[in-house]
Amino acid sequence: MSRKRMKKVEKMDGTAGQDRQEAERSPRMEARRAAILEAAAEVFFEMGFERANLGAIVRRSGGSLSTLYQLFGNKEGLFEAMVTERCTDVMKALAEPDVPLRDPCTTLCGIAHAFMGVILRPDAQGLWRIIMSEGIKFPSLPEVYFREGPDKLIAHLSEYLVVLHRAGVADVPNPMDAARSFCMLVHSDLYYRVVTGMQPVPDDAALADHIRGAVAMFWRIIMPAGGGKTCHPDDISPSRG
Amino acid sequence: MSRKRMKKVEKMDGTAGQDRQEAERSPRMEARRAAILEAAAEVFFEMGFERANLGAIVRRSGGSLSTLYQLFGNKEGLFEAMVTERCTDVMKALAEPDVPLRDPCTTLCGIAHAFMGVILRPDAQGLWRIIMSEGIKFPSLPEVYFREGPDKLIAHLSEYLVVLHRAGVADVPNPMDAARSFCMLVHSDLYYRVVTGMQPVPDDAALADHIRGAVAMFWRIIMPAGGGKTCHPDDISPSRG
DNA sequence: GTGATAATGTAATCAGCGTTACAGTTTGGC
DNA sequence: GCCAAACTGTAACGCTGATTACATTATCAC
Repeated sequence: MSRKRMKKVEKMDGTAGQDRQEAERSPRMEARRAAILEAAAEVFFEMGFERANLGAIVRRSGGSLSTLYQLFGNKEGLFEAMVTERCTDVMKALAEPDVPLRDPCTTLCGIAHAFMGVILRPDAQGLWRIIMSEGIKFPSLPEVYFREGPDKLIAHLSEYLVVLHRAGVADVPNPMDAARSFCMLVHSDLYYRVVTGMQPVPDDAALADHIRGAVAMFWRIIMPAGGGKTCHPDDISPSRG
Repeated sequence: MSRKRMKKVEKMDGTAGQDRQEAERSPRMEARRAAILEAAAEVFFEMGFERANLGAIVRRSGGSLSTLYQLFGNKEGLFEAMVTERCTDVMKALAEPDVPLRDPCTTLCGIAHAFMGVILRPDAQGLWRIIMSEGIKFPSLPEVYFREGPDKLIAHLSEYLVVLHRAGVADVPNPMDAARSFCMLVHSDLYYRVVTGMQPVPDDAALADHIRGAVAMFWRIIMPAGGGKTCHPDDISPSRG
């Protein structure tokens, strides 16, 4: 092990694992790069870092192994580049969920649907597995994942909760903690069971039901003391909680 | 790939990956088995399934590679045996948390402390990473993990919530969902950040603070309509929620 | 066109590691 | 003590896969 590592460190110098950022890249190379990243995502998400092999990635992307090494340095570099790119890409929909402002529970349901819609996507599930298992070996990955994903959603959601609080329709002394809890209640352990393959991705009806239950609980957390006149009863399943 | 797999399947027959269960095992072998499982846990938890190598495990356990193969068949068999054993072992403390029955919030804080105490242990974190990443390839593992861990805690906790509900001190129409939500609020995304190495394990004070906040939120979910006279205000940090 | 440069395809290198074979050693019943 | 069976240690075997070397081909400014 030591010999190979040494060699690699010498070679990569300070830019180990970094995608080369030299000025302009030719458009042809840019296309290669995108294709390789796409193929890498498929393979890494399906197999995990160790089981994935570069041959399979090259076969799918159609390019050549040499190009891959020129662009990404080595397997780890490709891996980090792919995960980083996917994190910002997949989570884009989380930062600015396109949800109509209606009564609070309807809006919260909308946000929850957007949230679940993103994290249940196959590539988001793949990201999750990789972040959980490889986070220790690649510390930059969870960093990016949380910054681009959960943290952005939490910031956005907590802004909304502040609005509710100021308007007096909800009681949210600590909006960040409340937003965090919202996410936990919504993805619930359902997400773990889906990601591990114990359960299939729920269909729309089941998902809607689950979300109604989660939002109902969350509403009880932030509901003002007098009870929530602003929350339409129809949006809250009475059989949950 | 096909050749090797074929060979393995032929060899292992119907008992692939199964620990041999023939009648009595000699006490010497039993000791070997325990030592190998212990070493395997260390190595697998540190490296993950693929990166782990059997040589390192044998070196730590002190036995011989032959014995390992006799006992566990192959790497996968050892892995599955180790994870299965650890799941039932680590989670034992979850099934019957030894928590004094006091006012609800104090009791819930006690349960939460027991919960976090278990899942923050280094081997429990290792289990989590492995279940998340290898669950798809080894479907029996998440099965065991959830059955022995979360499900037992949820069952136990929901019994307690039923008691509260019947006594009229809490409003819990669906105790299973409520128990599930309790776990989510308690481990929170804090757990993700610890498991991925983004944050260190919180010290006692920070943990207690976190748990107070989580229990306070949970209490608002199950609090009866009139408000909770049964919950000591001292147990609930007012700055959270 | 033409030559310098960039990009590709292929094959070789090289180490790591799961697995197996086998020869030696210990154990426990008689 | 002795012998079958269980156990151990070591050294191969074979394969996979990351990495590199190199010869070939495309690109583009002039």
